[in-house]
Amino acid sequence: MATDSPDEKWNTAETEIMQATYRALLAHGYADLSISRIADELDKSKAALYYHYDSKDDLLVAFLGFAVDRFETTISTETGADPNDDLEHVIEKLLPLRPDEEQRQLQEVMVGLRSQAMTNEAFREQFTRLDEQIVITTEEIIQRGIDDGVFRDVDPTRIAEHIQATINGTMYARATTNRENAAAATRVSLSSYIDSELRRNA
Amino acid sequence: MATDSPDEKWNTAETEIMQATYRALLAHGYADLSISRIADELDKSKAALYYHYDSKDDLLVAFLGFAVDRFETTISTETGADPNDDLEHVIEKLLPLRPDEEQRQLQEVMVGLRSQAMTNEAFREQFTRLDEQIVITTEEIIQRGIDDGVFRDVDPTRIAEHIQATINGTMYARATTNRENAAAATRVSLSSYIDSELRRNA
DNA sequence: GTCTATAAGATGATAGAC
DNA sequence: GTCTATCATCTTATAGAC
Repeated sequence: MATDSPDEKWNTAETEIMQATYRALLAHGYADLSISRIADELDKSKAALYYHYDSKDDLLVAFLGFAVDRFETTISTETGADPNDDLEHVIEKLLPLRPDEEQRQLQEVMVGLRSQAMTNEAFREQFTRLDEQIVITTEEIIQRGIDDGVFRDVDPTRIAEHIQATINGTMYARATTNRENAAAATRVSLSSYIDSELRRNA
Repeated sequence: MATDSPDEKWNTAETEIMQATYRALLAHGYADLSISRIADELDKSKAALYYHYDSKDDLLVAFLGFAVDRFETTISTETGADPNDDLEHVIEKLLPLRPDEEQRQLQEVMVGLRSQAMTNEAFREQFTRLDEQIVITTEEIIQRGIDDGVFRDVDPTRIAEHIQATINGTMYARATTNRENAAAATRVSLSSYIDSELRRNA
């Protein structure tokens, strides 16, 4: 995957392909994603896609990188002063209380891609890395809270993993069931879990 | 879908088709599941499948019912005397600490099917129902524990939803990442969550 | 109930012109 | 870089024999 400028991960043509893939994915879902459909969204021929990527799999792996980048950008947060706020911020980014259309779509695409991680090792590694990064971010915030005396002296890893599993489960339920109310309730419940586990005045 | 006997949901022929579908799913994954592959596993022709089911979708919806049945049977538990044990039992059934091959396979198939719930409404309704049933089961155990004075006077729905989200998230992570250790840790952490939230001597 | 044969179309991928 | 045309293969599904 050649780049036009060393600073940019994606050149113009490839970015357009990634965006067309994103649209095709939203319109048809992962199961019905084909080179033809991506080409249609791109308004170019299929052969044009094969000029940029060797195979469908090649394109898809590139797209996964693109999507994970987007997702990570979405959750990256300036480390504020208050660990309480930072934790709430990360959770809100990953699992918005009331997701707007764009957030809903991105999450839907991520869940669709993720289902491929079951059988595709390249996908699996990306999601392993993504989950690990989220846990580490959460861990660091908790550790800082402990150091600052804001949080109780708990095991940051244990709490971070628990938070992450709950977030993933809720995101998953949102994408695959009609239990939106339950999802919102779990989101609130997660805050109260943090309250009772971490805050000193619990 | 006609039945041989009114008590049985599946007759012999259909059960064999469901089992062949299950094997095909394990061997190739949902993305590569075709009528041909199911027929191969069944050791019959494709036309034989179309005698029993009108379309691929028809067969798949039937299979989902079959798989959900299996899964529900797996988690159904005789209501024992101790709510603590019952809760632990349900969690262990849904999220075994160290899953054997059969449990791992069933969970993998469920996650594969579930990814279809994103775009298929019939699938979505089944998983909505399944999740709801699990929450209700958990709720009832918690309520009984409260009534018996074994658990603190918490909101059973809130705790049940939280447990379910955490279980789903961990199951999901197990199927789509290489973070098996994290999954095992979360499973343990879930028990300690229950401890601190529910048990009176917490 | 199950078979073979086949239809009708979509899919991933390539060749060769421009 | 992008196009049209094409290929081999696979897909779901059906017709008709047994």
